[in-house]
Amino acid sequence: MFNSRTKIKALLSSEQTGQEVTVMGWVRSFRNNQFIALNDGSTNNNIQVVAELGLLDDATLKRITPGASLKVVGQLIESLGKGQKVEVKAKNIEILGDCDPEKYPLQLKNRPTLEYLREKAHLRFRTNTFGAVFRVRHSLAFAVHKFFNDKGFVYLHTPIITSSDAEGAGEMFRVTTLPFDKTPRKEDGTVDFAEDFFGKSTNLTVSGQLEGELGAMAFSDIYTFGPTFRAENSNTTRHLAEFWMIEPEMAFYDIEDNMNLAEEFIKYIIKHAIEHNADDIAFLAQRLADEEKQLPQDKRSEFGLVEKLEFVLNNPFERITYTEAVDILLQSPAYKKKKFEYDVSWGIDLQSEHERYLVEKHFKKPVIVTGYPKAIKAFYMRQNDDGKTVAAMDILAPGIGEIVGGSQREERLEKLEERMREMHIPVEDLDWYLDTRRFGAVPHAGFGLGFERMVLFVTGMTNIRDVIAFARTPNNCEF
RNA sequence: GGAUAGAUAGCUCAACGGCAGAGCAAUGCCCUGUUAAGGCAUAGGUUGAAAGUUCGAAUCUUUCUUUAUCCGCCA
Repeated sequence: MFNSRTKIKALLSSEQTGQEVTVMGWVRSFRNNQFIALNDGSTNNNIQVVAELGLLDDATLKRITPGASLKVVGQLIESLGKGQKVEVKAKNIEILGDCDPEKYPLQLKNRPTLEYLREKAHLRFRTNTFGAVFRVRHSLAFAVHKFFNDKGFVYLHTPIITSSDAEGAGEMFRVTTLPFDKTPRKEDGTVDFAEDFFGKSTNLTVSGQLEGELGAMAFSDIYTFGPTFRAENSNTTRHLAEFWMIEPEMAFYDIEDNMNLAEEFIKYIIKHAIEHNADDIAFLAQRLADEEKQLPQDKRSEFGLVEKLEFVLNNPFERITYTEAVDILLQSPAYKKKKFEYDVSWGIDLQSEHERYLVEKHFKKPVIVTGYPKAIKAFYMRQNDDGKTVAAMDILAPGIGEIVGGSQREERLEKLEERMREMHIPVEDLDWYLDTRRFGAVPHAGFGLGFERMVLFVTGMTNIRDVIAFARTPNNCEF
């Protein structure tokens, strides 16, 4: 009968005292041989359990150590001490699981670094910071489904294993059951994938978009929310080899509708997290402020985390074209003083330093850039009438960079095929995709949002490896 | 993949060519309404690895391993 317990979050907000309660959790600290700070992950706040002198024998007292798990039965009373409103006056304390203090790697008074905790990722959920991060992550994920569900979108599960390597979204992880030491070969010496599990070469998905478009051509509006894999050797604070991406795809949408939806969506999930995880976000804001005190004045953020999120909610995103962005950069003091490492001219792919200038220095808010040169964008993006640009949109966020990449899709069969040939995309391999342009094609659009980048933005964390439970990055696949 | 900066006690750091130290954690004892509880004491090290320079190396050089940050690729 473990479910007769009350969660600590509920106990702490209890209007009533005097009743007997059962509480279970892990010891955060044990002060004065009497006061146990107990946490069960329902909130960052601990309940104080009071074990009056004489209640427990010496052998049991020694086993109440940080990390140990307890079952406590006692009376919820108004606290006799100052630091908390209520506390549990214990009648009985049962140790469910011991925790050897000599071996337990989390001694929280030691202020372990985020890098250290990354190596102890299996235990770091028990810290205040990661407790808050992962409750906020949950809240954002829940809000994603609520947002789309409320709008009548169908949640489509696109495949994880794919046979198309034509999407061009990045390096792929191969999926195979062929033996490495004696791979079957064809007469010309190349690997014979006809012998492989699926009878052809297969990989982990880099995007569910193409399959998503098929769904949109029937349900009107779909979204995917699942894991995505990129085998790029990227070593940055904003790339993972395995990450979660949200990809809505909407029929009867143009690029303008697409932008409106993306902006509404981002604001909705942030608002949801603020409303449901105020404590956690306040804790993360304080953590960020404390961390920034170590930095020199000019490197500190202008706003606190909460102010930053409120600002994003209360102001429209800036919308500019790629051409305007290039003009702003060319006119900028940074450009004139030759502060940019990479040169600026119409046609370049905007570098991180350029995006950061636009977002963090010039506009100081999220920016949606549209109308990129077609040469630097994917084959499926709709060509504009100018013959030079496509109906692409990227949303750039302060501190994160590109958080959304999307476009209106090219629904005109001839234009699409022509572009595919120009970019050496094998048209025959994507025949199933082209069918959507043959049988009742409609204008449609969609975008991809990197979920972990969103979590970074809302939590104020700075390394993407700290907002996913078990990060997969080059040379690292622990747990 | 490229560049830069790191690796010293369980954790966070100091020592910058001359005996390797502090705070916290741990262990033992004391105190008992504490709030990262407090007090006294104890223990804890092949300074990431290997080679070299030197009378002497944590400190200087080389190679390797590994971590972080930035850039590229992108979400």
